[in-house]
Amino acid sequence: MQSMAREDYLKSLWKLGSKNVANQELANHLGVTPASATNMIQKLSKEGLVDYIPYKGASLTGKGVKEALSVVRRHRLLESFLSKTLGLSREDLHVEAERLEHALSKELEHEIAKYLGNPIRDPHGHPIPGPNGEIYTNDDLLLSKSPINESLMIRQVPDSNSEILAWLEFNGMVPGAQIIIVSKNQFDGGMAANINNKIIHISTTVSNLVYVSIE
Amino acid sequence: MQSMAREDYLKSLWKLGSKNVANQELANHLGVTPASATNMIQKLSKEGLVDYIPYKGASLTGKGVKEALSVVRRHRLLESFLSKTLGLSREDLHVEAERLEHALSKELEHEIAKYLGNPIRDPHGHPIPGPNGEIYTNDDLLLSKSPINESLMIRQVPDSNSEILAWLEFNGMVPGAQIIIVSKNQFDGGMAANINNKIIHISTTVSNLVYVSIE
DNA sequence: GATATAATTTAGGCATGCCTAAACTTTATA
DNA sequence: TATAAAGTTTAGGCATGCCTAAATTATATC
Repeated sequence: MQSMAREDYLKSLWKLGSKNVANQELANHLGVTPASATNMIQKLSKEGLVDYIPYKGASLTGKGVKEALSVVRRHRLLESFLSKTLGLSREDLHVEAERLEHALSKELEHEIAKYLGNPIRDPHGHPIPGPNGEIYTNDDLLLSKSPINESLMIRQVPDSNSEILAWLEFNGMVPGAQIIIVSKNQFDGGMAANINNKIIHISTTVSNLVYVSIE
Repeated sequence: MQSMAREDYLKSLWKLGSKNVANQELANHLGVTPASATNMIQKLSKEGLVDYIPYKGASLTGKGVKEALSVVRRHRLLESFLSKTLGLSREDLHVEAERLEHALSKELEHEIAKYLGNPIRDPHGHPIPGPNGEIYTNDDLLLSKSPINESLMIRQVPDSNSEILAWLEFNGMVPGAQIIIVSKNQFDGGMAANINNKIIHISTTVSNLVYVSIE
């Protein structure tokens, strides 16, 4: 059984990608000092949850990934559960799930998954790992890298930036919505797109946070 | 904001009654050594949450009661919520709520209360304190002290003894059920009662844990 | 009322996980 | 390539909250 702090470290490492994560990047993401991060990484390394090369960064081992995905699963199931039952807004879900995820037992996790029909995506469209870490929905495309003049479906929006989330919501860019890129900017991932028969301008920042699929 | 440990101490003090609680009793209830209990009580005393006389025990101050009731409210709302949404059995509710209660934000507490229609009792029939600690349902009678040959309604069953809970459930002694005491034992609170047209024998232990109201 | 027993508190330790400041690597720049 | 800057680690501390063992106080018994 992992402590909350350990679970947070594992989850952050997972979110920061499968690459070697720099100490500072990890510390920043968790809101702790680099010294604290080093300390915990060394512990997790001794336990075989992360691969660690001093001064070079850390990454999750297979065992670490499994633990991380268990936290992610709990988080996303909770978001789905709170969305379905209480109808919380996409903006509020994340912060509540963040608090509860560490306190969810295996049994309750299972009950919630059953109640929801073992969902594969959460309300932001993010994949919900299975009880053993399986992820089924890996083929979504980054909006900034998607083809022009094709009918696309919004698949994933971010979960933790409520400003961007509110903007997306306001413009109808929610999971399940249809969108067609009508033009792309010359030098970056910015674009103009047609959604609900309105043309909106989407910044690089946003188009790099939204995933779509080709219909 | 209280830590989980502090919240557990406050809740235990509240559950153990408005009397002065002996150190050992508190330590037992929390599964902690007497030395640990003394230590925490002294901290809580310094913060004005408990009245403490060395060697004589401790009791909650007004401020302490309010904090304790906030934890109890969260616990009972969670039990109600998990019961309504997931249909967890009365036996499972307690242990799950026990884990989650410390992680429930004020906002989510409010949303859950709203969703449930601001209930006054949880699935065990226990009163749910209001957001400011108000308790409305204080007039239930202990079954062991209730009159014979009167139509009674079961109001409260225990939440944490799953053996007794299972027995009660099996015999139809759940909140809302009707019961008539047909005879009382000579020397203790044991009794025979009619429930669903069956006569069952109820031990003192049980009749001291169940509350009823006169219909 | 003295004394044995039980309850409580104090003293000293330990694990977790955070911090700052100083020492040490690595990387970037002149 | 030497050196400055940036990033990382070590060392030493602190708060929380638990423990055991020893000292103290209260209670029960003779």
